[in-house]
Amino acid sequence: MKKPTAIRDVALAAGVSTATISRYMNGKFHKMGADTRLRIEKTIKSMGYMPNDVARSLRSTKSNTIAVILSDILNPYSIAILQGIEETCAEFGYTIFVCNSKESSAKEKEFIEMMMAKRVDGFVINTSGGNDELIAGLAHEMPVVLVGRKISTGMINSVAVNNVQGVSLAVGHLLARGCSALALLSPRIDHVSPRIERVEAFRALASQEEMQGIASGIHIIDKIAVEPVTEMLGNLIRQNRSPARMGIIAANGMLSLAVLKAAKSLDYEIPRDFLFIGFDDTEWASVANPSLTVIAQPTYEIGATAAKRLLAGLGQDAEHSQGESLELPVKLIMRNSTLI
Amino acid sequence: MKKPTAIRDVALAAGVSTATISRYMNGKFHKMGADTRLRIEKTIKSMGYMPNDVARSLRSTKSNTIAVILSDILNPYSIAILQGIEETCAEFGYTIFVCNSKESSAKEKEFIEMMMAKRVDGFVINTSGGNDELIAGLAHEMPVVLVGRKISTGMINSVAVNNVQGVSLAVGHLLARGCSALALLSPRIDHVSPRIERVEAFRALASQEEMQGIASGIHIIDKIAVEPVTEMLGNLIRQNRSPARMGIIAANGMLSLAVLKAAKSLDYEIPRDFLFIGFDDTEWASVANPSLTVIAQPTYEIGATAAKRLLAGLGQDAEHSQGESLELPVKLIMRNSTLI
DNA sequence: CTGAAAGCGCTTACAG
DNA sequence: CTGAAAGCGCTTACAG
Repeated sequence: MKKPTAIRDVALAAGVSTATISRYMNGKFHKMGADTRLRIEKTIKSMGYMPNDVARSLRSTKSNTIAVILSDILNPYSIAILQGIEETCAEFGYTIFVCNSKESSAKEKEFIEMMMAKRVDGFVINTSGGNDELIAGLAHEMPVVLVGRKISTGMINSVAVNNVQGVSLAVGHLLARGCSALALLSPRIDHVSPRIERVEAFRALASQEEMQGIASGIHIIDKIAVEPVTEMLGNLIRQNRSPARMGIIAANGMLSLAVLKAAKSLDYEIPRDFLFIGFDDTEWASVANPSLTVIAQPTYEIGATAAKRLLAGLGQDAEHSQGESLELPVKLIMRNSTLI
Repeated sequence: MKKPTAIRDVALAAGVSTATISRYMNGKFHKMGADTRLRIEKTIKSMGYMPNDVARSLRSTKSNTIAVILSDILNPYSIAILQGIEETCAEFGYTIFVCNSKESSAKEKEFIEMMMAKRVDGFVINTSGGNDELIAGLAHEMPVVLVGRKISTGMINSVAVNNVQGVSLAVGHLLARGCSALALLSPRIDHVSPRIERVEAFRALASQEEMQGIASGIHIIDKIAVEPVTEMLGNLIRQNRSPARMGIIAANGMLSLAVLKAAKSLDYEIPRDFLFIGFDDTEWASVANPSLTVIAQPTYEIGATAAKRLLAGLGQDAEHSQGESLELPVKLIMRNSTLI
């Protein structure tokens, strides 16, 4: 591995100073002799010169690099967001570091520090929760945009989804289909904002007048896996007084999948034994058995919007930028799991 | 955004030279006075000093950074590989840049050059195809490991899957289930090695003695979307002489999903109208309607293995490392789509 | 229009 | 055991 040609080599070969080469590389042609320009162009091409971004970054304190910290890279929801971020960043010449905190706030903290050391220009974070102060502080020194999950501290830029609308669409649909018993299944709250919002929204709806006489419950699943979900689902259905038509909402995509598997293992049939709505229009929702009615979130757009905001804010100084909290609308996609 | 404390600030505050701080940061304590060491530790903590990795990289020509270039980040197959890479890299203190070439060799080329400029320490590539010479050249100057897809030029490190075994398992299973007509559906070949291998393997099997009297065909789908797949599937089933039991194999996960959707829109029932096997045990395979028999690839392991090889090879000089081509075994997972 | 020179924040032989 | 100094490859005010 011989070392690559540096700016000095090119300068020497072209018979100019490194400053001139640098200007050429940065497109500052305005006051450059047409002859030198041409000579430099040829020299660069023939030597295959390519500037060292590390040196550039050191000098310019600008790395054209964004850190993306995901709480769970396996979740299709995260992937779609990631894609939106990647595409937008690539378009503007930014490259992304991808970190997977696996829902661990300790890991998330480590990654944030690591990325700071690498002098990224900004952060897009789908936080695992539990680093609110750290992130609030970070946002004071750096452009930061939160995706999907907000934090409680301070006004931080975020792009998320209207969860009140989502829950309300789901509940409304189940009521319209004649359900007289409703259940919301959620993963452990763990300070995760959309979970809080969905549970709160459900609770608020349940206490409204129109829902007098509708039995409703909120059920937290500690660990998203087939066994615990099967147990919970079994209890839920058995305890339901037979005549009541039961409607179940799962508060996220991974949980929806677990519910389908659990229903299968219990020999329950959807929608015969209960109507079912999931969050996230995952790619399998339409081919599942039964096909799944879902609250679809504009995941790609969340990512793309967040990246755009971040890049737009790179010029400004973070300290005085007003954190803005953006909520994108969701929509209900009807399929067979609620078709009665 | 005030500028962060640099090594010089710490040196000044601790009353030592920057060299000593540097040694401390790099864990070279062996010949350091216990008193200075303590003093430095305190100073660093109180100042919140964190070395600038950009400067470090420039000096050491080592960035602790790996470029991952994916042909299609939306494909769950890629994601699982990515996860294997990310986890392994994180474990060894490496961070990954993620690039999505979207099956465009032009984009892939751009990304490779961009990543070279960023002075990454190595590459993991799931190539879009069409950059064989570029990649072969790259592998001469840099540690490179190919995942999933190989290139035709030279001996390059790669971690992929035994596709002959995969096709053979699928065909064997369909024959055992009494199929007397077989079809392999594949996306456009486009120089993509696993597609070539699967088609070749299928062709080879079809010409063997045991398969005399079995009708077989290979069908290339130009664009993976519901409409073209529906058309193709319709023709396939209609042209099949009724008494023959038809078995269809889809050569990748996205295609499998399209086939399921097409079957649904044509009101075909699987396995009544044809038996079906897909490649890739995607997360939805078990909840699909019907649940899908698949050839499962060890995707996470492909990524993890590739990353390990890459990191292991970082010390060596790439020029003389022998490219090794590793093939991981696949397995057949039986489900309802072939249950007759 | 172009160059000489300083400096971004580190690391590392070399001296002592 | 520690420091002075050079240098990694760029960019940019300053001069001319």
